[in-house]
Amino acid sequence: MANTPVCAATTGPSPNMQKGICLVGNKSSQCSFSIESILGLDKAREYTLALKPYRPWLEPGINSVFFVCFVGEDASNPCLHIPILSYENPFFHAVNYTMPGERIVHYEKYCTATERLSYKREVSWYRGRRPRTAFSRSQIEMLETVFRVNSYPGIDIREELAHKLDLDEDRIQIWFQNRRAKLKRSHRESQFLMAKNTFTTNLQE
Amino acid sequence: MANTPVCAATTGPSPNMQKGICLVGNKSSQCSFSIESILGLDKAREYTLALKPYRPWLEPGINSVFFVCFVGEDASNPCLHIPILSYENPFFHAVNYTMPGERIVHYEKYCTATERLSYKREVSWYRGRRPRTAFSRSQIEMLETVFRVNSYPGIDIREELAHKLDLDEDRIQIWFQNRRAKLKRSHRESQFLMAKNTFTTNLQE
DNA sequence: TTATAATATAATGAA
DNA sequence: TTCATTATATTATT
Repeated sequence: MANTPVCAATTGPSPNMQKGICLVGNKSSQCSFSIESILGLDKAREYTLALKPYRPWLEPGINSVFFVCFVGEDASNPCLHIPILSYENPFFHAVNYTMPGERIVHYEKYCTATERLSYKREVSWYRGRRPRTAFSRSQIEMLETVFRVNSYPGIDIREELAHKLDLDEDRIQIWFQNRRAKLKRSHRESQFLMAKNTFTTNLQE
Repeated sequence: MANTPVCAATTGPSPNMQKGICLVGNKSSQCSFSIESILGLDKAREYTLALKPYRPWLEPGINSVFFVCFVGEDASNPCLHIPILSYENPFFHAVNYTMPGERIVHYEKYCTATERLSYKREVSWYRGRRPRTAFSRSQIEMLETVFRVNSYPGIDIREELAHKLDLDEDRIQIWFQNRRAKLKRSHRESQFLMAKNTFTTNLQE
């Protein structure tokens, strides 16, 4: 028991991927109609806009993970229970990186490979970017197969894919967006090459 | 005249934006969108669906563009008429995308601003999609400042803004539409967060 | 380094 | 107009 990180993730509702900001404070209903006055009065009014990025997976209490860690070279050291508010635990794999103000902590032996995360990932996790999804080969294969036939799948197909591939529908959506962009890019590049060839051929004549 | 790129886009039928797949052939009007069918897992059925992926930007002949270009720093270089079968002129993107083995080609100095714009628009997208406008920081600042006071500016304010910011009034209109959508989204999301926090707080009590 | 997942947002079309 | 969806530019991860 003492040698194993205890990870207890709560099963909060799976947060939807959403973007945007949080509006805090209250806004005046006063309205001015000339731009000059708008700009001039700007400082006079105090709008308290606190912009906070919406990162549901950073919110505490949803996927809180508690685990036990060991400090020092051996497992006889006192262990600490560290609560991590995340769906991913950034402290894993801390072995390779010295974190500011931290003693070297060894977890690695207590993590599975999938649990191990890089320090960079921790940073991005902290910043609130969704960790990059690594699609499996079979997932990619299926996505590509569908894409070949239909590069604009509707919600029904996306949901079906999501279910079959055990992914969020959002990941499917984003994947198709990026895939379309990639196709267009390659098309653009081949067009460019064609045009360039025409161009240089004409020059040589 | 010789200093100006001649842009003559054919006026092919603007294809409608469509979703899904194009059915080619007359075999059957039956259309299955299930993944099994896409993957060919339903071979028991024997109607042959000739599925042609919907790739509007790959269709030739729709937005054929012929243009004259200049090579080098000055306009005394020989110019060439290059037919481009594309919704976009790949040379235009050489600024943003460095193509392998490309030569530096200068067009922009030979166009007036408006010529450049219309050219870009012509060439931009298979159905004439407007190239994405990149607002400057100062433009955004002013738009945001106005938005804070009035998120539904009338035509008069929009025109005034357009004039001051050297933008089309249309861009202003769209910007405010998108900005309102963003605000709504963020509001929805903060509501969601509040509800969620209430939920988890209640759980812990 | 490249490929690509993720993000942010301008543009579009339907209702 | 809103709304959902798209293309597109950019950032960041692997």
